[in-house]
Amino acid sequence: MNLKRPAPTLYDVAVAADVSTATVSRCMNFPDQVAKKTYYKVMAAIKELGYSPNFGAKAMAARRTNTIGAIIPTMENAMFARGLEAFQKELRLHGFTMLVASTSYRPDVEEEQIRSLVARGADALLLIGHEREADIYRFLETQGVPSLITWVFDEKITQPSVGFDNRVAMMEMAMKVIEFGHTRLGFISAITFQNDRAAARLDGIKDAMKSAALNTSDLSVIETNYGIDEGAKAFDSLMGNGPRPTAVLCGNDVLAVGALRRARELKIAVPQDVSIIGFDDIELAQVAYPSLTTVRVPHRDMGRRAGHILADHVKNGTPLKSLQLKTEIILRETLAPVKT
Amino acid sequence: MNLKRPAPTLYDVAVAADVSTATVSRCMNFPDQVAKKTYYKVMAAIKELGYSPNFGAKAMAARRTNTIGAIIPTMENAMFARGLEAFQKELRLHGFTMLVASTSYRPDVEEEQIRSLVARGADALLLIGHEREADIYRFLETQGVPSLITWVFDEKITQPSVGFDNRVAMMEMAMKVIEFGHTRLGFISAITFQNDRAAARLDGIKDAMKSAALNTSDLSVIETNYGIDEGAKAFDSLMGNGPRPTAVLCGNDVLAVGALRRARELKIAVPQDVSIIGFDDIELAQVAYPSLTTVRVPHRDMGRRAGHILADHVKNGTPLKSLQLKTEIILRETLAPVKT
DNA sequence: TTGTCTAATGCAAGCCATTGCATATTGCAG
DNA sequence: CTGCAATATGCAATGGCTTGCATTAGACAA
Repeated sequence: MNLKRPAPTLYDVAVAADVSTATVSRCMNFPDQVAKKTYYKVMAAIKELGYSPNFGAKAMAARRTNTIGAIIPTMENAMFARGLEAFQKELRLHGFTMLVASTSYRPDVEEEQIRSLVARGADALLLIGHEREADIYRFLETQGVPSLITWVFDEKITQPSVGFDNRVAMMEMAMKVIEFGHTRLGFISAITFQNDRAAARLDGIKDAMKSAALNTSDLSVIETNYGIDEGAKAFDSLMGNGPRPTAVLCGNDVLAVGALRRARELKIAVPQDVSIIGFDDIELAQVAYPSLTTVRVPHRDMGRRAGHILADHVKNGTPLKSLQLKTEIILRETLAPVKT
Repeated sequence: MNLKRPAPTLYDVAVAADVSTATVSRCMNFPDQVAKKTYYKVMAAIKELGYSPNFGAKAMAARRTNTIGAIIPTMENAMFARGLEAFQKELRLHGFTMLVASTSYRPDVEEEQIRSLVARGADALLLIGHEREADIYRFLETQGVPSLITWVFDEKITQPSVGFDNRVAMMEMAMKVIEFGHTRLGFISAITFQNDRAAARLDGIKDAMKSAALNTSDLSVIETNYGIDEGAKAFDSLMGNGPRPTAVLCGNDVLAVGALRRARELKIAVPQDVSIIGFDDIELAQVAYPSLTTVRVPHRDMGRRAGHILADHVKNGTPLKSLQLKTEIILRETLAPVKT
């Protein structure tokens, strides 16, 4: 049944069009080096046979693939999805294809995926966050595959990166919260282990408290996985033990929305009894009820610029450069002055 | 500066380990065909040199890539993201890698992406919906690339598919709405042009109305793009002209949430003044306020099963089979009996 | 020790496109 | 018509890996 005749090759096309394989190849890659008449003849043959060039052979012969790989923790997160979509669109404009792989936040899987994409001949790689084994950077070096870090900007790191300063972004938000009179804070964080973004955000809150002369022991932190239910559970614990925080900051909007839902279930009024603050400003934030005060991250812009820089580097050899983007505090309904 | 020494090859490893390239190749692909001692020696050399096999060469020589491609309309849609994540996880279990490409709902881009993934040597393809040019199916045939359709199940189509019956799913929902006494319905649809899912859902509503002896002229339909704001705008128009519908069904949850938001802005009470119904049951649905009545689609299950079927087919030649999954009506707060 | 058989390894022919260089064709001035 | 330049085409080497088949080494029995 599955009697698959082998796919036609360049050679088959050449025979059908009665030219050499070189000519067919040029028709596809440099049409203006070929006489018009020949060109049409060849194109007809290609169409006729349903020919499609073999990527492997092409990559091998041409020593480049016009492919750029992106490795993200998860696709289920709207913020990565959005950034990637923009990244891909930008790459398309430059004639590149994007390959995505996701790691479920697991460093071992990430390493595997990096190797796999490199093996596939990715001309360059987009990575999220900078924290990974030195081995991996060394490997990329040996293989001659340039990489760009995103979602992060930190003067201290040496790799080129396009992103924002997670610590400062969260610090500004926390300072705003403190301005509103809150002194006992809660923080529902993503797992900080091997996640520099999450760790930096936590640092940001602490820094804000210090600069306001608050005691960081008045900050209760819960680390949890990504998900609405996880946010809800974390909120539960925060409200359970000891003196309640009057404002709960969250590492991302999804956690915040979970907290919001749980607050409603517990009949804790937001923002009257407690303020809830998110991070990312995904769509969820504005349709949540009450609508979520959060930190807007320019995901699309980040994806677009990363795509531009990377494509430019691979095509024209422009050196990779770092770029710091700005975040913005979006005040909506879930943040209010503390009750006195 | 960018003095990249060419990446090490099989040959380099062979020399370093003092064996033939064939042996190195076997170490990587069939370790048990190699003497232990040799194996360790080779592995040491590989590590030492930072060797990584060249995918193109490998693909060409082995005539398979262990890669399965997935082509989706957009990554920004949580429902695709979720299905894909499950699909990928399943593929990983079988030793396959997933390649994703998105099309922005544009058939021309889709065709391009299909060709591109095939050219990259995808061993099989996952496609969304069945409606596309015959040319494309013919191309896949010539290339000998099997494909599986998802998000859709329709006895009338010949391609193997794993999905649900969009028409029936929406029809059941509409019948439930009608049971609640609604007779003037609105439908905020995704663009139906070249989108069989959207078209089928519209049909489903009409069928439900007919079977309840309602006049389909009492159905106002607005087609719009994917997005919260688009849903909001569409809701506006539905409420603007002529007799208002008492229930507004939506082609997906995102549109529904947009409608919900606009209703709040317009001070139209949901569900007292108007019921709003979504489709997909993404997380958004349960955190929306009021929470959204919607149709639950088993995205994860669909992704998982599609992955299984496709992997099994490529690895073991098991014929592709179709599978119909069931959807479920999730009653939440946005649907209520019509006011009398 | 020798002979047999199996396990381990090596040889070398592909796989399919690209591309530098050589050759053939064409157009046009003289 | 010739001759030359410019353009179009073809030849054949190349890239890195897999794998069928041939060969060698090693284990074991006699």
